[in-house]
Amino acid sequence: MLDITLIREQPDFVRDELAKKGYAVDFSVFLERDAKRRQLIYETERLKAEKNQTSAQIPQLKKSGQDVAPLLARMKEINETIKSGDEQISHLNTVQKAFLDALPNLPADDVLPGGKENNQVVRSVGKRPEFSFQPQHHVDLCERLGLIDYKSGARLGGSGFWVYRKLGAQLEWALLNYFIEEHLKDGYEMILPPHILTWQCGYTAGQFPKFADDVFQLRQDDGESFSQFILPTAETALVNLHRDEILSADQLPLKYFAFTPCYRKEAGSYRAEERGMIRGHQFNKIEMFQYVLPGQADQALQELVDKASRLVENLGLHFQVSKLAAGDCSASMRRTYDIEVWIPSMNDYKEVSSASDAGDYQARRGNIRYRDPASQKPGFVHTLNASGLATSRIFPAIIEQFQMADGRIAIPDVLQKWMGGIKWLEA
RNA sequence: GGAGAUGUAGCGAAGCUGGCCGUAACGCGCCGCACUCGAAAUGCGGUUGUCCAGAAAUGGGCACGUGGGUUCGAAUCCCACCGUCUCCGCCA
Repeated sequence: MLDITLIREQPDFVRDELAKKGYAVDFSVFLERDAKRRQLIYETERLKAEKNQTSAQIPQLKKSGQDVAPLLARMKEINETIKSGDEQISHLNTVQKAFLDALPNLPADDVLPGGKENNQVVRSVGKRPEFSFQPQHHVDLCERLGLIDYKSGARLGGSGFWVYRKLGAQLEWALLNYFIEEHLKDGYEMILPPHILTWQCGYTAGQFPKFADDVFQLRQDDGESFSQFILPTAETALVNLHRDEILSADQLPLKYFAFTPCYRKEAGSYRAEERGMIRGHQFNKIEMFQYVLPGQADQALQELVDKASRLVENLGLHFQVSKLAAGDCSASMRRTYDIEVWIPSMNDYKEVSSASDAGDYQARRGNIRYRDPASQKPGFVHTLNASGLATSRIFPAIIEQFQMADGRIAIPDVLQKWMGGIKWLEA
């Protein structure tokens, strides 16, 4: 949600900023409607004030035995005008809100306009592994070593699911343990949220109403509407933890992390090169989240990027960090860094973490505020989130980057303590 | 799933035979001041959010879980929904 005052006062600025995201908008109708709406509010509220005054007079006149009939007649008249005014205002509010809800966040000053093609690699860690043999695809390696059972996954959940087995399941759990341990060390509070969330949660996060079709919805008995859905990321839960609250400034920043599977429809997005666990309907992820004062956002984003990077780096994987152009940031976000790990079989880098600053966009939607110590007035907090990390790309990266000529796979040092001390995945 | 209770400020709680009740009794907490060498105790004062108009001072509207209804007038009466609690049933 953008600040309506900003649109009123600098519509051309907002239009130009949104254009950087590839979002074309014309505010002329909106502004006209806004002026009309405020005029109606002004007129209707004046009548309401008269109504309140008159209403207070009636019992007094009655007490002194005077005739209240003329006042009652006037009240009837006022009430009709108020009712009609309120109806018009309510309609305009609905229209205006729908318009505002659809507007994406403005990009930060330092974010380049345009789409993917303008993403910038800002950091590269490690080197692409060079193999003295023909490297195998993670699907083949995982099946040979019995780590992942794709056939059973399809039997159980349909296309786009898999089953972790034996050392595969243990490796997955080791990754999660490793991430959790690191976040606890850094003082983040661990959260295990519900996986089913209410519609309002999706709204606050900025996913609804526009992207409601991307999630698995739980239909009501009428088969039409839905009021709950299965979360596509723990961010959706964490951003709602303090919805409708006024936090005290000295509580901030609040730092959380949550583990949940992420459930996504991914309708129509299958591509041949994404076979394996690159893009499934369910994957495990640990999500970091911060609520901060507006002035703390830059530092917080840097912290999240650094934390996510360190996790990948300490696994020994080759990866890069990209700063996304405005159009590649998701709707709610003003600035995003992606951490992308090298997947040899794809000859490409795939996102394992997306670290984003939402500014006050989500806080406005969720009415999440803090009390400013100086002015004592409430203001909107800023929210930031970053994966830390999603396993479904890290897992294949480990399998592929650390494969040996003899088919064995080296287990990263940091994971070994959760793998019973073994150093190799082998048949 | 069945029965009952309940939802009022940061917390507890009164009001619920409709107008004198919404900044909202009373208590706790918090802030300021006084007393004090300092503190405790005590005393006095303050302490919701949002929207509209206005340069501002200020004036006004709205909000008693949410949404409707009755009424000149609703925290109060009626209806629906949501949350919480207790008991019963079922169940990992």
